Formats: sequence, structure tokens, C-alpha cells
Amino acid sequence: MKVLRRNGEIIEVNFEDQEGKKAFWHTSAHVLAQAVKRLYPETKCAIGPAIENGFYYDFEFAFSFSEDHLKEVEDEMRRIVKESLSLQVFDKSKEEALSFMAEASEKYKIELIEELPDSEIISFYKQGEYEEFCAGPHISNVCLIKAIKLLSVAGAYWRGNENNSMLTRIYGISFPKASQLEEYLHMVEEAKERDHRKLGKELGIFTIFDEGPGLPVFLPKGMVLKNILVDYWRKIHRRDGYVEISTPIMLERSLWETSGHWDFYRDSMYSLKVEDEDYAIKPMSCPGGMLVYKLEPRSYKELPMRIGELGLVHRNEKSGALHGLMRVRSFTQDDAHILMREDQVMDEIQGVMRLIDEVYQKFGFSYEIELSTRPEHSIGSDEDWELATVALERAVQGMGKSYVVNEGDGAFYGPKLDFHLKDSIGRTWQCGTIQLDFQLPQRFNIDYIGADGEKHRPIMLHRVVFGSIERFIGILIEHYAGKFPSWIAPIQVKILSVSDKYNDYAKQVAEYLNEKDIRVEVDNRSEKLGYKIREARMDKVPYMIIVGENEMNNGSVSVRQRDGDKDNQELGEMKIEEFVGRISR
RNA sequence: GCUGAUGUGGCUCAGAGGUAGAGCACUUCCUUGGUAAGGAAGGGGUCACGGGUUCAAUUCCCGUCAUCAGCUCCA
Repeated sequence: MKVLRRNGEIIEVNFEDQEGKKAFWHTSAHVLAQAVKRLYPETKCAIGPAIENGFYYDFEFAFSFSEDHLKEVEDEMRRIVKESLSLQVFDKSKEEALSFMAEASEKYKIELIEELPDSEIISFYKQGEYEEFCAGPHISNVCLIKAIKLLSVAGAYWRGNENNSMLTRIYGISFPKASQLEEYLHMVEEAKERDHRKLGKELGIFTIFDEGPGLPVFLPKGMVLKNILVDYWRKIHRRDGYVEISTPIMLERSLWETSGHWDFYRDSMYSLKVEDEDYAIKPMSCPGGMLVYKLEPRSYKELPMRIGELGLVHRNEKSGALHGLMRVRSFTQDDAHILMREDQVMDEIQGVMRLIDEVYQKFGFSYEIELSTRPEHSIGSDEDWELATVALERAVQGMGKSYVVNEGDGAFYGPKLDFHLKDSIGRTWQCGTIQLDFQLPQRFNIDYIGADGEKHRPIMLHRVVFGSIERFIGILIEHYAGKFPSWIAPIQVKILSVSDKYNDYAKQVAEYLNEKDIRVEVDNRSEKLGYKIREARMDKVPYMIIVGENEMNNGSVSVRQRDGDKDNQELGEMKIEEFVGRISR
């Protein structure tokens, strides 16, 4: 595949290469724009880049463009491809570029060009009658695009700013071979099967009522899962020297004014007035932690003090942002606040990083780290921010982890390290976070007595490992496609009786397993074995025990194991004690 | 919040300007069956909600709510 660079150079690349894919999809975006201009000449073009999977183009249509129009555009794109137009690149001066776009009355292009320095030489790419200013690179001929699919239509703000007008974005994907498109679409279908909203419903894990958008409801099986995660969390935190507290879900508004939340986030806070007293429901748990710290004078010897809290917080997220368990208005943060001396900062950050790594590895997650720096709306001195940011940076570097910097995305009180996990279709979600905070200790005026007998201000670290238990469960469901490892599976064993005659024996087996703390369910309906097996498999239960004539006479059980993603595996007949030994917990 | 789409029994979905259908699930009966669906009968829906057009609206129009995709936002 040949790629035409901005300087006129032609190089040979593969579609699979980064540059190849990018050029291929970028050219596809141009073909999309060309098709749109042919069909609807009065349309204004904005931008159309290649993205991770495919491409998009933003347009301003003179009419309301909907998904029904996609077919028409797609067909026009195919016609263009058949014309085998080759791509050409040439330069224009800024003045020439502006007058070209003025003639075409492309106001968005003009806006972009006007921002370039006057002396800038502007490259244009052209295929057939379609010409646009573009840095490239592009593939050499549109005929290389053998398979095209326009995927969706969505709104997008011009330049990503919600104060600007909303454009119509068309998403698409294309490939050099038809088979690759089929493969891709198949993959997307498979990913949809893993969607935690679908599986969460099918597996009885959670639901969300129409009466409470964004307020998830845990069903019995989901509650089991949540409690297992909480037990695990408590175990590793106890080991790492954390204590646990629980603070009220709402406190007087004045507290949130002190903490700064009221100033910064009141729009996202639920508040209420009862008998002339103003309250606010907590959007996070930190102030509670501060108040607990403040209860008594603290000595430097007590530090670091690691105060954990599984806090149920509420945030009034915008309706359009809600998404299953991933983005909700009510969730449980596995929060902890570490109050520490300056000389303890590095150890504490790295300690939390190790804890997060341990937990994510246990579930087999790969994750990405982001360092988020000072946002526009924030509190505190530049020096404090600098100090905190550098401390986080050094800590990650010291751990030998790679990270990307996310400029201006920090919390209002401090910079943070975010740990992102991917869902089934590759969207990333922030789960763990470590945030350094010099501000809240100041605002709440907390201190400790140092070795010198003087008062010192501790530094605070906010951190979560799961992030939100709800979101984490959502990720878990998608990661395992609902086939949870046995230790977190809500039901670990399903006992299936071959017929009613063996129901009593099935019950005996269940009681035995129950005593061994194994989560078990009995299916003693008058259905055929095949039917029961089918249902147990759809429930994605890790182990099935089948009991009939043979098992009852031998005091044994026949076991089937769900084996990861693979088809299930028969383990055969064995003594029940042997089974207990084999089940992984 | 914004743009577009969607909303029909518990679930998945079909349907049409003349007051609704399938499969699965559920109930009952027959069957007591050994590794992914045994058979038969039956019950269940104010077609999201509120207006409007019409002789007639679940179907067409408007609004509201919720959901989905994306954008914006995300302490």
C-alpha cells in the first residue's frame, strides 16, 4: 500500500502499520466528505480524522441528517472508490487557502486556517473534484478502500466546546479487504454480548429502576458479588495497616462550604433543607475523615494514619452521562485518606500503587496510568501544586511504571494519578486514583505534634482502589463475560438432580457444601437433566454437580466444570470431600 | 445538558389508522428422564406517560420521561 506524505514523498506501508491504518482511515474520511458534498452540496465540512477504530467526519448539514441517510452516503462512497481517484498533494499560501475556502463558503475550514501563522505553507490534498486542506498523509488512491461501513451518526460540539454549535458526526470504518470488515463487525457483535448491562440483567446482578435513573439496585446475586469484593478489600486493607470508619451519608452544608465542595460542585450535589437546617448529601467522604482525625491531638508517631471508608456517595451526574454501572449517581467508593508527614509521602504513594497493582493483577486487568495536573478551577498555591505533582511523578517513575500526562484534569484540591481499565468495547474508565492534597488539611486546620514539640500540618492523600464498587463490578462482568472465577461467582455450585427421586440426596449434598462455605444452589425441578444443564450453563455457574442413582448409591457426586472461556469439562464422579478440595476459592 | 435514534406481556422481538402477535419464561397436567431445550393445555399487555389531529390513535403530530450511540462533563 502506497502512502503519500505532505512533502510529496511516497512510501510503502502495510495497512497493519500505525501510519498505514491512519492514512487509510483518514482518506476514507475524505471520501466520506466528498460523498456528502456530492449529495448535499450546501453541507459545511469541519474536521474528519482517523481514530482508533475507523474514522469520523463532522458536518453541518442544512437539514436534519439521521441514520436513514447513511445508506445513501455509503453508496455514494462506493461509487467514488470505483472511480479510482488518485490523491495529489500541493501547497497553497495562507491567502490562497483562505480565498479557496471562502469561495466554497467553508466557514469551519476558514476558522482553522485563520489561526495558522501568516507565513505557513498549507498543504492541500485532492482526489477528483474534492480538495481540502490537510496535513496528510493519505493513501495514494481511493480504490484501495475495498470495504466501507458507516456505523453511526451522533452530535459533536465544534472544537469540543459545548458553547459552540453542535455538528453532525458520522462514524465509519473501512478496510482493504471485505473479509476484514466482516471480522471487525463480528468482533463488535461479540463485544456487545459482554456488555455488563445485558449480562447484569441476565445474571440477576443489578437493575436500575425508571424511577431512579443512575441509581443502581443490587439484586441478590449482585449483592453476593459486592460483599465478596468488600470482604477481600477489608482483608488486604487490614493487612496494610488501614483502619475503617463510617461517616453519615449527609452532613450540614457548612461542612461542605469549609471543604470547598459547595463552591466547586454544588451543581452536582444533592442538598436539602429540613426545619431551616441546610444539609448536603456527600459527594465524597473526605471531610468525614478530616473530622475523625481532628477528634484528638495527633502525634507524629501516629502517622501515617490510613483511614478507610466504604462511603456511599451521590453525585447528580448529567442525564446523558449515565451508563449502566459505569457512570451512576449513587455509588460506593472504597475510599481512604492517608494523613502523613512530608517524609512519608513517597512510601505512601508507592504503597498504594502496589496495592492497586496487586488487586488489578488478581483479576487479570491490564491498566493505564494517567497523571492529571492542575485544572483551571482549583485552590492552593502554585508551589504546593508543583510539589505534589512532582511527588506523584517521582513515585510512578520510581515504580518503573509508564504513564501519560493529562494536563489540567486534576481534582480541585490537588493533582492525581488515575488508573484506567478498559471495558468490552475498549472504552476506558477511571477506577483507581491517588490524589495528593495540601488544601483540605489547611481548610480543616488539622495538625500533628512533631518530634520538636511544635505543631505541623500533615499532608493528605486520597485514594481508591476499586474506584467505585459499582463501576468495578461492571468492568468485572465485561472482563469475564459473566463467567466469574469461582471465588467471586455468586453461585459456585449448582446441584442438578437427574430426577425427583434424587432430590433428597441433592439436598444432603447442598447442606454439606453449605457447611463448607461453598455457595450452592439446588435445581430439583421436574425437568430433564439436559434442560437443567442448559440453564446452569447459561447462568455461567463454575461447577455443576449431577446426582442420580449411581451417585446416591456411592455417596458421590458427578462434576462438570465451566472452564474459563472454553467449553465445559466433565470431571467425572468423585467423593464429595474430593470435590470440596478441588473447588477454587 | 446537547444531537440523533428507540420505547409493544418477565425477556428477545414482529406488527398495523379500525382497541394486538411469536419464541423463550411462567402456571397446570402427562412424562421420572444421565450431560445444552420431552409433550399438551393455560394465564398474562391502558402498545412509556400527557396532550393534539381524526368518526376512530398503540400506529400520525407535539411535549415529557426513560434507554441507546456519540459529544460535553466526571471531586
